[in-house]
Amino acid sequence: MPQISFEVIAQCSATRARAGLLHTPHGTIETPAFMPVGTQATVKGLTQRDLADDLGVRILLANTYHLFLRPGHVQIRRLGGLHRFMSWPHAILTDSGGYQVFSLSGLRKITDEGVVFQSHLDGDLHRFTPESTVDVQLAFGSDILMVLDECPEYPVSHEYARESMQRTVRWAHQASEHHRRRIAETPTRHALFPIVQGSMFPDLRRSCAQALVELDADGYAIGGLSVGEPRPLSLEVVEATEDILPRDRPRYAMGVGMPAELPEYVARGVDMMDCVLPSRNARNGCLFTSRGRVIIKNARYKDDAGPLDEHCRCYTCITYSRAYLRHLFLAGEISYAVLATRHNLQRYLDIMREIRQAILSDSYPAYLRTVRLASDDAE
RNA sequence: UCCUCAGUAGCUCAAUGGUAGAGCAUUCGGCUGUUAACCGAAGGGUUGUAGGUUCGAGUCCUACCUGAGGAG
Repeated sequence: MPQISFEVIAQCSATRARAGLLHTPHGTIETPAFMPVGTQATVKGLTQRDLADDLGVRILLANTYHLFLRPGHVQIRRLGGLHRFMSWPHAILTDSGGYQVFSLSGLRKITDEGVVFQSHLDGDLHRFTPESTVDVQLAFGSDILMVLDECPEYPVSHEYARESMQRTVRWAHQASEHHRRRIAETPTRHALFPIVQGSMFPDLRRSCAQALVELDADGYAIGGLSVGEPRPLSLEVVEATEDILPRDRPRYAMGVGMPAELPEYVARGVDMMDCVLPSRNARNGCLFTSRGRVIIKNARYKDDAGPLDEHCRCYTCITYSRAYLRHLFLAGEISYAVLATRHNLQRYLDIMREIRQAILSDSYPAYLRTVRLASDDAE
């Protein structure tokens, strides 16, 4: 019995875009899906009610490294698992800490056995192995677990990228075996996704994907994107493995992207994405609208009594003016972060719904043309 | 009326007699599996006024102006 199941219900005739249903122990997710990032068991600025009821979010991301350090997986398990702990009834995907190999590069050491992190909170050393990260995520009760991987910086040499990719593949095999043993001990329904790496080298990407397909995983992730490489490269890297990753399994492009890029990833066969941009940029004053980005702190919005996005139905847009949002931002008011995050996530989720609708109505190529033109205009 | 202290960027303040700076504010960027309500850049000065000493004065001297405190 598969840990989670995925059904493709519509396929674009011209591109690799497809619409599907991802069934998890905590509900079904319509794909393509965008997963808001809730690193520390919260999407900064929003409540679970905002996410589930207002925005219609059905799957969230959380982070193994951060929750392991605080409050700790044992504590979370004691409190009934991550879903109960954070009062989130829908699905949760936990990242393994592989991204922290990249983002905390000054605080970790990679060996063949795993990664030793020096806590950014108190300096304590913590060893993460492929097996231990599976166990931590099982303690969380995540619906989708991610294999520990190494997310290399950009650029790296082909030699280092190969060595790093092979290590990630070995870790994926170890994690997978460990996961199977755990399920045999205690039958539970979870999925474990391995992660394709190989920096920006198509040959490494392809051999990585081929090696991971042997695992017969319930889904596959594409990692190592948006680490500083030129924009078009990220899309090429995703294309490189599209024909290798099984089409009857969900594909997850990790850590992407800008609003205009979402349809591009979907066109290349991606079913799931996550990104901190809508939430982080919201707090930092960058708001995404149907007509491009609005940097709300700019003086041009000082007297702008109009809504942030006239086409948006979110609470922020139907209630407040740009001038008021700018005031809240400049005043450093907490409510600004709430309203801005609320809107940006609405925008991302609306884009995903448009994408899905276009695929279902067999009009994805036309949709792509339209959004590409619109995004050229916005720039 | 006298005494003391203080006047430097929009604000709060630095600067042994030797190239006037910082924080905040302002303006503008950036942010991609969150070490991020964060990070960066730029603009902004007759150093209260007028004299003097000095090679050189925000700094020392004199007078005046303004403010705070004290004495009467």
